Amino acid sequence: MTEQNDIRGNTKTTKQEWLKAAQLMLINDGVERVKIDRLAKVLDVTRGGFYWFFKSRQDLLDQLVDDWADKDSDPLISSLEESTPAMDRLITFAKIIIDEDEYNPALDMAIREWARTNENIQKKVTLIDQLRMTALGNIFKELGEDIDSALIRARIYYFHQIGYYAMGIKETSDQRKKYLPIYFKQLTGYDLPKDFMTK
Amino acid sequence: MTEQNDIRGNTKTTKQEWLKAAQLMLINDGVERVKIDRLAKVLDVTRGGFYWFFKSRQDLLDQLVDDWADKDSDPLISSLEESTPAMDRLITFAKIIIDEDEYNPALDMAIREWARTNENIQKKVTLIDQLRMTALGNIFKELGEDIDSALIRARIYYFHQIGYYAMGIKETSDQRKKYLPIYFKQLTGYDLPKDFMTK
DNA sequence: CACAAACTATACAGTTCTGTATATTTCATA
DNA sequence: TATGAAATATACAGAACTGTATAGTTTGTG
Repeated sequence: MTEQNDIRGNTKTTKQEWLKAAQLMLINDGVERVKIDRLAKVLDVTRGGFYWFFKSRQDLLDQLVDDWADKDSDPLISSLEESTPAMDRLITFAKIIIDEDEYNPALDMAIREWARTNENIQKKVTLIDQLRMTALGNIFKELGEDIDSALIRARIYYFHQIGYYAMGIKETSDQRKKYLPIYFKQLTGYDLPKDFMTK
Repeated sequence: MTEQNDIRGNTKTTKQEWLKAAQLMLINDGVERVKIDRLAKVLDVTRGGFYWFFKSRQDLLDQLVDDWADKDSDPLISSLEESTPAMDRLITFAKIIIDEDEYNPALDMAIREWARTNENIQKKVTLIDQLRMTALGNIFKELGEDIDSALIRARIYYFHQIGYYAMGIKETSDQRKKYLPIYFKQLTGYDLPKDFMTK
């Protein structure tokens, strides 16, 4: 409870602000364009301070990806691992994906792009993908599908969602909701409950 | 039939070789790393010649994307627009995607990555995606699905395939074929014909 | 064999970055 | 109010590019 202002000295930025600015730049421009001097400009300081918080550009990038790769803060995995009935979890999962407020697909895609040409990043992305797909597959198993069918259902559902983001489709959440019952039926094999939005 | 060697003067490279090298660099490293001096190194010449063939780096990049965006040379669109029975076209489509010899998903993904942070490129990608999905949707309509279902089937199939590539999954084509019947059934609603591979 | 076309090579000026070294500033506290 | 910790600013050297200008080389053809 000792809430105290620890800012001291000639301070304009924090490490968190550099990381946040870098994350935004990663999303908007891609890794290759995450540059120290451009970040300094955004934060309205000179590059001098950067090297107080980070050893090098690589050090910043490492922390950026490690923040993303923390499975305990992944809302998709959390939603799928709750101890509520399988169908409830499936519906929560669908909602998180459509709403895009707790889960940030733009960041996901920026990291995935980075992974395409960098093996170390790809390993971390693959791990998160595996965890999400396993958790999703478990839901279909609980709903009664056999192991192989549940696996493929999970894959199709997840692949299709990543594909949707990868294609850069611009739709309002209303447009997406229009076809949601058909999507849900084809993807899961189950009818979307009528009280979907209120539940 | 006047097959003639038009090479004259102090020639080591052709424009096509620069374009091909640039395409490979785009696939392996991403647009941001397609650099004139790096291409010259690969082709074992100096940068001097580059400006004989291209006005600037941007000129090269423009030609690179326009080569990709030519819908008439897109094997996915062609396969879907043939005048054979719908189920045959669907099966041919599935084969092209699995074999990856006429269709190059790595190039597709490199272009898509470029599109993420560049609106002009995104427009061209969206156009190709629309053409592919429309052609795929027509197949499902011909197979008897109603308009909305056919549309969503096409989307799920196509999104799921793009997602598969976007995730950078490393599987042999044997691994992929193992679950193919389940995939096909869940994606299309139809059983995969037993003579799939021989047909 | 000379000569022009089709390139290739070299040199230069400029921009956008990186990292290191070395002041300089600011604020909390003694 | 002086002092030190926590930064920030400035200056420098160097790498990795871009594009332009200009000179040099090679080869088919008259």
